[in-house]
Amino acid sequence: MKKIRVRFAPSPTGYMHVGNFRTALYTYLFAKKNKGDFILRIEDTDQKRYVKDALEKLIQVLDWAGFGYSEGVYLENNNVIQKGEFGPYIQSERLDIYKKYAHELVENGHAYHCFCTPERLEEMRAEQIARKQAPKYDQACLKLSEEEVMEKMKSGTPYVIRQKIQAEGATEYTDLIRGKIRIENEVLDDQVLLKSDGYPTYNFANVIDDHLMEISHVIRGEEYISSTPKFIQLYQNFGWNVPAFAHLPLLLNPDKSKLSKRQGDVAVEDYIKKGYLKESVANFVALLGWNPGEGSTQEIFSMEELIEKFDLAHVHKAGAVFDLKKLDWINAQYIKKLSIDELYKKSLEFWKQKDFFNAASDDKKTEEYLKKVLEVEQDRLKNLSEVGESNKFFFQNISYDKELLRWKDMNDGDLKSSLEKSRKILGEISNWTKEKLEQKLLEAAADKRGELLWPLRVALTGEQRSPSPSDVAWVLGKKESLKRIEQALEKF
RNA sequence: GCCGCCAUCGUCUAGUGGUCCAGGACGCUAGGUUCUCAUCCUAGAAAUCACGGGUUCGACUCCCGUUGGCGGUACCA
Repeated sequence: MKKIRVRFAPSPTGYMHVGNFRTALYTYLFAKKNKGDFILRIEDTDQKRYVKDALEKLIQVLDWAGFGYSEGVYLENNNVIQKGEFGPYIQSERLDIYKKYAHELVENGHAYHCFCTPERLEEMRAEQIARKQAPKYDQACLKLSEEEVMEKMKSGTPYVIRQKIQAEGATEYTDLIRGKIRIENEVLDDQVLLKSDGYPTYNFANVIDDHLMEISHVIRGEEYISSTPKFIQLYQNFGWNVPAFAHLPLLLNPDKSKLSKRQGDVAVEDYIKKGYLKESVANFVALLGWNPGEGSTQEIFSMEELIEKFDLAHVHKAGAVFDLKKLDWINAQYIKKLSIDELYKKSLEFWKQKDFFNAASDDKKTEEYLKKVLEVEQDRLKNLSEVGESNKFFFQNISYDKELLRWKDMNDGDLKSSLEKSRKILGEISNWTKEKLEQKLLEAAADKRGELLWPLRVALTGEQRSPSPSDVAWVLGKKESLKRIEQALEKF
């Protein structure tokens, strides 16, 4: 059996769209599952869309996600390098190859030179639309004699090379996800293969490279379903084997339109910045359009499990709405599973972006202190960028209205003695652990927890919502806790 | 306009002719745990399986049509 080789072939547009990211994930999973090769190829054939550093950013996201590929374009010490026997893997470095094959096609009568100006083409299409016809190249240049072509070439008239589509019959293929797809050849346009600037179009470069790189399965977005017959004719014109195709469903906005920037973040980079873990993003995105089937109700999948269970046959056909609520939930699940050590390491960069953190005294920035804060916050975090956000009292002085201390209808005298009682209990604890603090406080509160714990919690945090007072006291330490109780008592 | 793809709770989905008056998850609501918030646990609401015809003893599942959504229709990918 032929070796399975798949590729992720993005064009560097400046950021990694989550839809593209999912294509990369599925392609990666398919390769791993089938012990095949996974290749990263760069499709930068549109010079008008050139974006600086886009290539680097793309690779960085792939590296972040851990989609290890075995061949293609890499980033090493900030330099773009290429590895593998089928290179180059950047299409703009393969121009001679495309030219050669395009001319071969012309020789064989499967393609022809076209000298039509963009203006003429536009006019032609406008007319066709006005006549309610499908816009399609009218093959004007196909009628040119060999001499006329030579003459125009000699005079330097800009030209493109167009594919001469098989006019009769229909082209059929079996999509791995959708089954049989059939399109009548008469609706197919004589598409441009080689542009006048010498660059190939996606439609051409893709076929040439997939063949030359021995790609066995073409996995890509749904938007290519209708142009695939043109690809297939190209393979046939060359006498090449046609690879298998799998067209993935689209990712959608909540209003079911194609996922776009307008309606929220579409760049994977945005989610990285917000503190979503790579495991969460991969898990979430994997489930958008795929599930293991067979009645499985599993929601959380490690990368290993995804590789083991992934199957193109279980990819859903319809587009999936990108719903962030579930991403939050999945991310919270992964954060809960992190060790404090891992959580600390991953959260560090987010702490450093926060003003309240940077303004805090040095003793509040130690690893030991931050780990305590994280231990208290771990079950509450939906993403890493929220770190410390709802518990700023760990880092700064607090101020609050005296009335906030009042539990239900307690009077000032009772409030004062409640705080004094807390002061006494905490003051007597020498083994300052979370467990000890909780035990002593609950013991003292007996069945009147609110009367003791509410005023204490407010005294320590200045907030009406916070973690429990024993946890807060544990983080703050004995000295600071007693100091804050003292400050509360001063209000009386 | 033409061509193609798709269509199950708000959302992601299970379901491949009978076990489905449709199961799970997120979200939502209520209750429990609880000093508050979050977590956690329990329960609940939520889908005339887009609609209409067939085929069949029987259809969410197969076929046809309609409607709707989306994609393509570029010297963009």
